[in-house]
Amino acid sequence: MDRYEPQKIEQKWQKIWKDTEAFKATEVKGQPKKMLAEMFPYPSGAGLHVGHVRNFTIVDVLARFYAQQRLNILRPFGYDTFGLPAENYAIKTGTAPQEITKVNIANFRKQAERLGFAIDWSREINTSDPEYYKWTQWCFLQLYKKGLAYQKESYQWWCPVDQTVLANEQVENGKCWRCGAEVEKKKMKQWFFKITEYADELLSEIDYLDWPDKIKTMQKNWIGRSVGAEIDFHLATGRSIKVFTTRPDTILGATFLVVAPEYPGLDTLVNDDTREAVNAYKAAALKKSEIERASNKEKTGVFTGSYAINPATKEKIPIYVADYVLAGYGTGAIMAVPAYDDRDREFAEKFNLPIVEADLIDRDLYGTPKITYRMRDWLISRQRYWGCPIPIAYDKDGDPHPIPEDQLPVLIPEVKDYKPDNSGHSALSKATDWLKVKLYNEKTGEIEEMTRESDTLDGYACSSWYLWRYASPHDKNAAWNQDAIKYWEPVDIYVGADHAVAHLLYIRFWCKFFADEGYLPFREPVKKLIYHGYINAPDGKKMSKSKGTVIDPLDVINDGYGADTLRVYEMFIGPVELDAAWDPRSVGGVYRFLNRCWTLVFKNDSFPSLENIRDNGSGIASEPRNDGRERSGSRVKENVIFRNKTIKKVTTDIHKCQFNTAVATLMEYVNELYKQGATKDDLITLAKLLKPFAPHLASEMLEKLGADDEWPTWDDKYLTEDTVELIVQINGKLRAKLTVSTDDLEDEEKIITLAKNDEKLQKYLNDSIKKTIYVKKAKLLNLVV
RNA sequence: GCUCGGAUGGCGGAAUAGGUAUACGCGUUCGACUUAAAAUCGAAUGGAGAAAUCCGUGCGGGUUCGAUUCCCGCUCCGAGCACCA
Repeated sequence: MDRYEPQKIEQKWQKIWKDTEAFKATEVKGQPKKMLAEMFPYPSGAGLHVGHVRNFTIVDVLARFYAQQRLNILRPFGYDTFGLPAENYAIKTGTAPQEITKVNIANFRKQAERLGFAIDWSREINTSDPEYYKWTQWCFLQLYKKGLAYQKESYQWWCPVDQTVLANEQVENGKCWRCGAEVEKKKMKQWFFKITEYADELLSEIDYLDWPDKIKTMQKNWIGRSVGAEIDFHLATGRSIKVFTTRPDTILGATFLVVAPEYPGLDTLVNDDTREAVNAYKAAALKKSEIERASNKEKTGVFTGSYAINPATKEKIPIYVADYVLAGYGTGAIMAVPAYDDRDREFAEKFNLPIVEADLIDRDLYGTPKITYRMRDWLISRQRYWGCPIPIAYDKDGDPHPIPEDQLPVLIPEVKDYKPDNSGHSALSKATDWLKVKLYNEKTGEIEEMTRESDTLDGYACSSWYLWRYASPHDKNAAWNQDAIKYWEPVDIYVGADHAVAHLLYIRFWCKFFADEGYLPFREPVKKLIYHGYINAPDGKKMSKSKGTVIDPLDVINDGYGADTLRVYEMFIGPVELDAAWDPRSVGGVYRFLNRCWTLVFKNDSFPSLENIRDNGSGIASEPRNDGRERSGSRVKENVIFRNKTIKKVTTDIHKCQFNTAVATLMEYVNELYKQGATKDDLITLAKLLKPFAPHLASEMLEKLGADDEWPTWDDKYLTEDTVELIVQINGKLRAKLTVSTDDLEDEEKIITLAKNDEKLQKYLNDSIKKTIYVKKAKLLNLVV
């Protein structure tokens, strides 16, 4: 080989790693471990994109770095395979989602292998595999048993054309994102997970997480804890309306009440005069999307016809219905205090309601203290075919019964048509034989035929426990094995670029629940979270298929750059947490750098053969360099200092996840070795430090050098140089750089004398020196004249 | 509107318990090698100026011997949340 040929080197090492199962993880009692994972991907038909590569490479750099430090590493991999794209593809082509998923996974695996990731492939998991979703259903049943999975009737977005529930984000300007039909709000019975049960703990433990502040703040805001009170307002009818307020002390100024259009008791508040107007308002409000409601700040509403008594003032105040009050928060009803609340004032001004600047009173006088959360319970029903079936069946009365654990998994039935029908249920409801199940009914004491739930689980449920499955992915008897989980978990480092609140909140919720149930020995699933930025097109905008700005990582590899260049480039592209724009020319720069690394070790016609290079551990005596020239003793020492500094900088940078500067440090090191010549120690050090980033090339270099890959250490005694550059400032401005010995640095008087006697500085020093500031650590002397 | 980030050469970005601004890479220019080109190697590269020197980290103030870094007040860009009572 007379030039750097990444393809050859990479194929060679990928085969070796595969044949030797180099990354297979086994528990070793007493050996410290690190478990690292990325947020597992949805295996789309398009294959890996550059964002995946950034994500997986971060994990890989850390996994290899810790492996080189001889920690026991678990770096698994999996696929989040349920979801709408596969289902849509099935509707369009008639191909079963199972089939397309299989093809996509095979493609993803092949591409991930081509990038040289240190993955334990024996632990591959896939959420749509019955062996996996059996345990997702088991998890559901545990939550159900404790009352944390429950059914509730509530308003949902409903598309009358597609006959399905839509998420809020799937409604654009009041219309279905897929077919453009106007959506309606429909009252439907749906399944929820009671995440609010853990709201307090989810909030209070955020502070202790080693996660980016950005994510922690977002989660705090999402949970949104409010301390306030619930207050009853009695009506003439004898009933009452309960309101939630964070300002019970302002009750003397409460001049009217407002309920949400979806307020359950709204019908009972109207009279013959107001019924028509209220119903019309309610219908109109239900049609509006939340986005529309929010963007239209103009207050709307109508009087219901009823009055309530303010318990503090004993005054009769009117009750309005208005869509600025949200049904899902608090009690869905508020006491309006226009003197203290901007929104209430706006409403009062528009409807000519009294605005009373009343005194404040004791908070606890008329209400019961109450804590409310912005976070709602997690709606988990989906009217979709391609999801995990909810393990529930209904008896004749419509009451739910759990499918017994020994009957799991509830398999996804095969159907002919994946399209939702007019029933308002997923395509599962068309599998008539599958729907029927004989179950014991504890109410009647008899076995009876029941009807299965045809909704499937939100995909986020499947990904709420997968990190624990990694510990024992093939366990047939449990979702996760206790010994394995105790050894490997919690996850030490988790890497992703999405799901700041949803997924990252759900895994915390399930962790706390399963810890309470005795299934997990920890209450937080992820110790350290790395949240990285996106990679954009060269124009800085999102890569777009239609604009043709998508960069395919496999193209980069096959263009001749190879996987190592791609990996190093994506680590060098910028700070890990920031978005970055792809720059094809910088890719070439990284390739040149790796080429120079290769040249230092393999290009023997420009450098003498390695056999002539004598290893010299201390580095203080003479060291022959690889261009055969002599090197003075002082140069040798400088070289050793540079080597030790490089080791220190790269090591600490990787610890801090500053991969871009770690790569820059390696580039500096190579530049220095080009100038000064390299010893065998230098080359071995370079290869070891390079290995997490460019594992193929580094392995090839280490093989040639006959060295192992154990991570090098530095010695502080080799970090100090004999002479240093002293910065001399006059009035804070740089005026001279003096070379002084490290010993002299200790003697402030001597330093000042040296500066005073310096020729260059004379012209600034004609006046007397008023003050001297000497900063030894910064090697800086400031003279104030 | 609220919360959290960010603004540094032609470009991506280094450097903040306050202490040489612009590491590293790209681009550009020059040189070596070559019949030539590519590749490779070497040198230069914030702006103004012949030079001494001056000016330079979004804008305006402040603290300090010294501010990209800290404080006060703005402008612009990005992300998240969005009538949460």
